[in-house]
Amino acid sequence: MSDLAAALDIVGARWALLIVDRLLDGPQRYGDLQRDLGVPTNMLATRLRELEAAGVLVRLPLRHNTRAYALTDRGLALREAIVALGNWGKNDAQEPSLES
Amino acid sequence: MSDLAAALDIVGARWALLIVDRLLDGPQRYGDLQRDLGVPTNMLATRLRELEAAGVLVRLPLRHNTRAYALTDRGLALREAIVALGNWGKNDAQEPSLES
DNA sequence: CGGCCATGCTTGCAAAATGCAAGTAGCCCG
DNA sequence: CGGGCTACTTGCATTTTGCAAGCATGGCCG
Repeated sequence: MSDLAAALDIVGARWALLIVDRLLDGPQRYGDLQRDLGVPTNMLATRLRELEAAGVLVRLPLRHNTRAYALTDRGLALREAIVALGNWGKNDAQEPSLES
Repeated sequence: MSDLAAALDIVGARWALLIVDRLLDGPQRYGDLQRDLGVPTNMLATRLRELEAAGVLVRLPLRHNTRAYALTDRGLALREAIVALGNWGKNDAQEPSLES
């Protein structure tokens, strides 16, 4: 299995990179992630569990029934890849011209 | 929609980045991609169609009933992001220790 | 010129992932 | 003790993915 395939095994699932991207701005709470990203709540819960298990992020307990999700060093190391992908997406991606 | 989301809309689907990665080594034929990546043939056909429509790659007719798939400039521009993700995946990704 | 093979797909259907909506659980505040 | 806030879980429909088998086209070999 290539390194790329190994990476995609962890952060290749839908929403995973978007969640990490959001956390690059600092720890966020569940509801914030949900509202900012528009991700379905069950998917968010599943991804957070997977990313925590993969050592990408950790849960920080806050007051009573709230907690924050924060990137680990390994999660922060994704910044370079996320920035590169974001820059790529910034350029208009258009289909070829329709001329004959 | 963020730039990252736009990028993932194009290359976020399963196998897409692996296909592009393989094509970074130069144009490849359908059967080569299929055997090298182990991707199901219907998925490969679907992804190649999508990536062609997105302007990431083009079809080059070869002898009789064979053709090659080659990256466009836009496809080649993914190299940086793919390398970054690959480097990230290279480091052992382990779950947290089981100690209490 | 006719059968046969290689190559590049398409198709039918099962399994898994994703999404929507509603419900559950713990805690604090009044 | 009731209501609201937060973080989820659950049930089920929809979409995506995967497997296996089949189809199409062009060249080659007899």
